[in-house]
Amino acid sequence: MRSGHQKGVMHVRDLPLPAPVLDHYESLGIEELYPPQAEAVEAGVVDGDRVVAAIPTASGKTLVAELAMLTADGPGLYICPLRALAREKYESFSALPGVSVGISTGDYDSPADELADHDIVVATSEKVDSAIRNGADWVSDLACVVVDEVHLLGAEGRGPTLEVTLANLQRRAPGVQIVALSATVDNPEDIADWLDADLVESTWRPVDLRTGVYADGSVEFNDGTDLSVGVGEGEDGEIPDGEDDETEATVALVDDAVNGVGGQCLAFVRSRREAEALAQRLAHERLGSEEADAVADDLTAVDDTTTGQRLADCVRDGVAFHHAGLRSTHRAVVETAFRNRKLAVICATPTLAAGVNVPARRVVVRDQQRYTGSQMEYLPVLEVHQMCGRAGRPHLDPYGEAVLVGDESSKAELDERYVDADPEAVESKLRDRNALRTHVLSIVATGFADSRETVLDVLGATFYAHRTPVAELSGIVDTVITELVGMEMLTDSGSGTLAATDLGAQVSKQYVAPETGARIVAGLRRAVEMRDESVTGLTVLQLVADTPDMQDTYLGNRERAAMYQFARAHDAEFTVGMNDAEEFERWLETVKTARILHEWTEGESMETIVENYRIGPGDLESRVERTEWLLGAADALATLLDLDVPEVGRVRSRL
DNA sequence: ACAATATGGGTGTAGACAGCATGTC
DNA sequence: CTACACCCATATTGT
Repeated sequence: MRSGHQKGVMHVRDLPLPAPVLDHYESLGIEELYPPQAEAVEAGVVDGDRVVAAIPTASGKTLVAELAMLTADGPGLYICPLRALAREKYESFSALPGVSVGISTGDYDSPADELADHDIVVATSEKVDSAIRNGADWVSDLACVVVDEVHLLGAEGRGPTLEVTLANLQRRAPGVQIVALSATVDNPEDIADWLDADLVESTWRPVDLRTGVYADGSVEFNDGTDLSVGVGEGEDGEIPDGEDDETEATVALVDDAVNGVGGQCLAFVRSRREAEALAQRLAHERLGSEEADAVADDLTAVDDTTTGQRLADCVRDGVAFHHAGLRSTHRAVVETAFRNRKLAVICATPTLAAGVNVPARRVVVRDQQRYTGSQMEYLPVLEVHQMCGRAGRPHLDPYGEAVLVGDESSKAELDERYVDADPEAVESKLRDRNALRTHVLSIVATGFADSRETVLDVLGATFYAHRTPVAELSGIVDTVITELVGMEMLTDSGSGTLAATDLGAQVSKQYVAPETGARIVAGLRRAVEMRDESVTGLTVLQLVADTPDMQDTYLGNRERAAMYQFARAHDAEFTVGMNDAEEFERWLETVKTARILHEWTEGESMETIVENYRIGPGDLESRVERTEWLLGAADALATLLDLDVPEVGRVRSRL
């Protein structure tokens, strides 16, 4: 786009920044702006202008964000999609001299009354949405909003939240400077148009990246270079018959990267189990060190789970695995150790592709397809590109290498689909009924609208509306309004005036889905009827487990019979019994979730639960976290409707 | 006779945001 | 409509 008119090199010291900040950058060795950064400055990032920058990760996005917020005439907000990313940015912004930084995420929060006093606030998009719903006034004082990973606008579920939040933010703080940072996508101009911003588009990276497909012992990179890899030239010198080709190719590629050029390597596979299996296979290559031993000790200090133990064992040999079944502390230890070069390899599921910064010399994408219930599907191009984009460590590598593992028959397809292909376009997912139900409720509850017309008017400021006439939403909006009225969350005066009921307002503030709110209310009412002894901890846990805001827990065939027995034995305790369950299988899963949580509140150890129910420590952790949240919402709704179910508070305190 | 290996059926499969009020090192 | 790695039980083959 603008790369044609670079006017030589731009220097940091020429930017309108406070002297201490300039000194700070200088001490970090940041003197000249990278080309995409210079383009962002030319586009007006430091002049309060709106800019959308579609540039690769690690091409200096953080500095662009800092420049925007530091030069803005008032407080800045930095929005990102993950709590771990929020922490990372909070720490790097905090290093800026004379800048006070706050953070607001679900798990970690600066005190709310201080939030207004910070120069920069870092938050997740849901937290910002929540702040708007709860009428936080610091929102309207913002002079600058930086949105990281704005391409997530296209994500199902969370994308609609982001676009509605950005639409509402502009309503609350008219004329704010918006700087949106996107991965390279097919239609960044649509995002820029929507936000009324200038577009900066670049593929420039501080470290070059070459990408290629491995087939039959060699890789052909897209820069014309080749790499041949001796498969099976490991310690034992030969490939045992029947060994999986792709895994052995991956091992050879990893070995070559680590031993050949002294680099670190990331390997992406499709499932948790395969991530662990590959890590164990690679551990035989003995890539460990004394530093790795220390990391392993940190890991075992966290808990006594077998997962932690297996992880530590691999780590002693310099290899880690990484997936969502790991506890967040385990994940963080692995990420930090890798960044500090104490680990040679991480074998990961796609979690790592979109997470915190973990650059490697080489990235090997062993699996490009994923299980989706009954069939295999190719991963989105954007996701594979994000994995590949982790290749190339600034100041360490002359270039990064990304290798997709294929074979003779798949090579052409992989080249065409990923190496030579552009990523998908970002498309709004706001049309989704569940998303709309949540947001229509919050739009009315916040007072942004009081009729179907004004609801549509508010939605007119979304990304969806920029590409599709909002009128096309009116049918779904009508349906959703009817549903919300039926749930007693909205009232329709008849003359077209909509208002949120106390219940609707509370549901919106608690940030649960309307359906979750409705189910909780129905469950609480039932519990009050049940009165006495049959209401137990299990009752309220199953109640919150059986809402769309709790994730499913897989119920294996082997444990189904035992779970059925358990459910039958405790049937009288459930607000929805087994005979009233709409979908029995799903209901039985909620019983499993509740049973696990119940054991947890009864003081059972994580190790035992994780073994008995075949779930990862991270899965337990995240369910406990959600339960705290949902029980909090249940408590608030019980108070509002005067439904006295003491077990809610009792279980809550035991968590 | 008994162990190593082959065959077959069954199973399970990525990820992760949000409220709120105390208590604690 | 489409996979596939792993686990386990049982069948088959080898010495």
